[in-house]
Amino acid sequence: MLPESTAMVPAFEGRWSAHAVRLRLPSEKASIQISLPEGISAAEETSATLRYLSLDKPSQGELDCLPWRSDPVLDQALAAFPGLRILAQPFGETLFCFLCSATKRIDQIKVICEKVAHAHGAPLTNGSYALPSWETLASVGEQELRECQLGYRAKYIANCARFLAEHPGWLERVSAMPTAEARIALQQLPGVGEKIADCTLLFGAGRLEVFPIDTWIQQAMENLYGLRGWGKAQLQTFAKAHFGSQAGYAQQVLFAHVRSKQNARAAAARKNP
DNA sequence: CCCCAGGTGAAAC
DNA sequence: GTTTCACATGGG
Repeated sequence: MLPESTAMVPAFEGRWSAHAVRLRLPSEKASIQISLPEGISAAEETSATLRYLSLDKPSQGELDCLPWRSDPVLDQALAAFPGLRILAQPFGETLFCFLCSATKRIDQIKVICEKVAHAHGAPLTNGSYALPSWETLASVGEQELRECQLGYRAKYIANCARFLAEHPGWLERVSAMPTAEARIALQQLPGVGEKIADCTLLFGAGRLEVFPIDTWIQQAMENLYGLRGWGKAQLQTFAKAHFGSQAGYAQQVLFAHVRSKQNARAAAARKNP
């Protein structure tokens, strides 16, 4: 879901698999407008969209499980982003997008994925392009991928694609494994370490218990929780003990919180240097 | 010319 | 077990 800045009403464009929808939040709460291209089944796209937003099932009790009553940091972050959703993205697409993400900014990751989609993906009804399947990616050379500004990530993606082509059904099996096993299996892929494995499981398989540690969350844990000098392994242990079975939801809320404060600081600095 | 960005792998303590 | 570095590319 990518914010558009033009309208007064917050609007978002989302693309996954062969779906492309635009969402609006017309009033303050409790409704979402979904606009679709001509000539597709509104009912099917609507239910697919609700699935994508994890609005198709009753809330898994994120808020009840999380320790916001005893944790003012989390409480404040939750208050700043009420109703935040964890997207249910396709497993393979999630893996691909996070393979593009290493030491890149989110807006640049977006551009890179867009270029790969345009160069190698199938056209969608609204004029944009879907991300290519891993099968397609396996037939694309590393050089061609580098032309989409993937840089050194092109080799990881090409090697992943080759592995997946040689192991039919592997991704699907991994997505169904228990989380601890799936985490280890994903890290067998070239270019996939703890962070990308965790993001793939959180956003691509709904494993709310994982807690991906990136530079932003690491900083947030240092600054907001006073955990300076803690290694990633220690932070994992802390997160598991402190946030419990919905740690991934807490991670996203804290991530959104620290990023919004950072964006506000950057905007203020531009206005008043 | 410097720094950093939703990291990972290899090599060296 | 941690620490260090290269890896491409774009933007402040």
